[in-house]
Formats: sequence, C-alpha cells, structure tokens
Amino acid sequence: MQQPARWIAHLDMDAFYASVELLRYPQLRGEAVVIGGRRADAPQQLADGSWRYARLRDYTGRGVVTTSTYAARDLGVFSAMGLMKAALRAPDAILLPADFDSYRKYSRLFKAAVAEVAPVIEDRGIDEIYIDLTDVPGVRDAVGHDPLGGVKAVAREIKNSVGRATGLTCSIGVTPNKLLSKIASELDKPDGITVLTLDDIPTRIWPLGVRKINGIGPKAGDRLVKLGLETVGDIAAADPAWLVEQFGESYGQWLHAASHGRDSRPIVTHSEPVSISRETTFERDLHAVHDKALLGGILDELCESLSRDLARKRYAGKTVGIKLRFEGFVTVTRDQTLKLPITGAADIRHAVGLCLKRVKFDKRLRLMGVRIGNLVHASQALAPPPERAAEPARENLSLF
DNA sequence: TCTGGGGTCCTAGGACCC
DNA sequence: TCTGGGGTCCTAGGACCC
Repeated sequence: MQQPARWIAHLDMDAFYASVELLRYPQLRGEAVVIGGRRADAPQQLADGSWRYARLRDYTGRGVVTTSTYAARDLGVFSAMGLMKAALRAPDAILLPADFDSYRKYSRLFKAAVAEVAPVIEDRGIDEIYIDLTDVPGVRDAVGHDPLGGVKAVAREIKNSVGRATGLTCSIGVTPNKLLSKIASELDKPDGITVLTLDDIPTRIWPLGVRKINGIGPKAGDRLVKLGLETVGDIAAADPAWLVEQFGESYGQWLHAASHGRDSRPIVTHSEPVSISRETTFERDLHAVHDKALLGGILDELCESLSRDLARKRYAGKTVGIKLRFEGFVTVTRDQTLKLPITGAADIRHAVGLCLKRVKFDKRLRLMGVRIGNLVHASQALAPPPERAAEPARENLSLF
C-alpha cells in the first residue's frame, strides 16, 4: 500500500438529536422515537411517576421529521419526511419536540472532546466534522511500519473521547480525502470505524449507489439512473467526455473525478458566514390581501429576529432579500443591495418593502423569509463612512 | 400525505466600466 | 458600419447539504 499524503476523518454523530433526547428520556431507549413538529408536546410525567408522550398518529400540521431513532427508521420513518406521512407508517411512534439549545450544547461538547485528540477540525454543521489526522502523533509515528493500525487507534481514541464527554456514539470514516471519508463514515453506522485506502475504491466504493456521493442529490441521481448509471462504478466506467456532454463541463468532470475517489479539497478550519436568514411556513396558506395585517406582523417579526441575529453575531449586511413560497410550492426570491450595510429591523423592513413591490401576488402564500447577505463585521459597518478623497483624475484607457 | 429552517455554491444574463 | 473583450457587481433561480 502506498502511504497517502493525508489521512482525513469524517465524524458523524449517530442519530444525533434523537440520541440527545434519549439521554434525557433513557426509558425510551429501543423505542421508535421521532423528533420534529413545530409545537409537538413535550413528555409529561403523571402523578404515578409514569410518562405520557405525544404519538405520531395525533399530529396534524405541516411539520417534517428532523431525526428518528434507528427503531423508527426500521418502520420506514426518515429525516425530512412529512410527519403526516410518517404517522401512516408508524402511528404509535413517540413524537418529541426539537430542543436545539440542548443539541448545540452537546455539539460543543463533542467537538471540544475531538479537539483534545486532533485539533485540525472543519465544522460541517451541528452533528458532523472533518478532522485532519495526518499530523496527529499516533498516525504520524505509525508511518512506515503500521499506518492503518495507527489510524484505527487514533479513530478509536476520538470515539472514546466523544463517548466520555457526551455519552453519545458516533461513526468515523478515515481515508485520504473528504469525499471518501464522508462515504466511509456511513459504511459501518452506528458506532463504527471504517478506514479505507485508494486500493479499496473498486471493492468498497464502486458497488454503492450514486446518491452515496456527497454532491449527487435527488436531481442528478435521477438523471444518472435514467442514463443507466446506478452505481459509483458505473460513473467511473463512463467516458468522461460523455459525462461532460450530459452534465456540462464543470459537473461532468467532477462526476468523473469523484467516482474515482479523487478529491483535493483542504480542511477549512475557519470560515465567515455569507448570509443570515429567517423564514417561516404558515399553518395554512395566507392571502396577500385578505391576510394582509397578519402577513405584515409576521414580516415585522422576521425582520426583528434577523436584526437580533445580526447583533448577536456582530455582523451588518448590505443585501436584503425576501423568499416567498406560494401554494403549489413555487418559490420566488427578490434581492435589494443597499449603499451601506445595515443591522436595524426598521432598515431591513424598509428594504424588504422594496423587494415586495417587485412580486406579483396571484396565489396564496405558504412561506415567507427574510435574508441578509454581503455581510461585514459590525465594527466596520459602524465606522464613519470612509473619507473619500476627490476622485483622482483617471487616464482615459478607452480605445475610443 | 404534500414537502421545515438555516445555510452554501453555481449558473446565467444584464448593467456598467475600461 | 453593425457591434471586441475583458472584468466586476447585481439579480434570480436552482441544486444540494445538515
């Protein structure tokens, strides 16, 4: 085996939200439990000490499944599924409301535990991270004699550290790059460790369905299957020029590279946000005229929430956008870029008004959202406008 | 049984500038 | 006499991810 240039781990917490809830309600271990719903009822302890839980069958509304326990998944209930559909499949499953403060707390705990073992971490959301293990002592020192053994030992150490800090399990994939590690972490879930080298690609990666590749979503997956490419190996065997014909220069080339397990993306340990947004789906579709007052109030609240988010994160933004989703799920966005960055709810609300003027309201609304982008640090935005020197006389470079 | 909320990145056309 | 070739910014939509 040739020693890879890098050892990259992907760590994925097992059924994260549901597992955090099981820490609080250990009596539910092994049960079909679903997290989701906007105002699902929290469990109630009765006078005799027993608990009463909301059941999926009693739910009505527009919520979706956020996470489900493995027992619920066995019944066919998965993330992003509408709760009404999930209720048909598992009417007796227990429904718990999401408690994001708690999930964020455990997220910080597991990331800190990993950092003690391996500090080069890329955040990929609340429940997963990439970790560069290349220079971790147990890996670095094993180069030459037993590289795979060293990698496995460090992965186990990370898993143990996470377990001690949180009481939760995770699954880890370790390979020469992020693309392969993301796939590998799923191969032995839950509570598994999978280490792969490039030599394992034909046997372990090529038999997998195309959707296992991070970056092939529902649309591209459907198209690939319709073209007769069902597995990653099918893509790998396809003529790259033909892939480019079918999917365009950029995506076609990426498909070819990805199917061969090639990915040189670095671990990104720090990033700045690009935009911040707030949106809400209504319990019933609202009419632009008939429900005008209600919509206006919701919009005010969205702008105020967004303004508070900006203040808390210390950003200001120059581009304000709205998102409207009409009945039939047709989505429309409008943007407005301002002269100066803003943070205040009233300023945001005014820009939102300019955006709204450019939309035709011929259907009822199911969702409204407000977004702010073109972010700068608040300190920069608060500074007085830069003293503009008189425009220097510019040479006329035009050819005319 | 209609499909949450918070994000990122890409594409493509038009404006505008040199 | 029909009309180059960059570059950047703005806008709208869409795919994808957690």
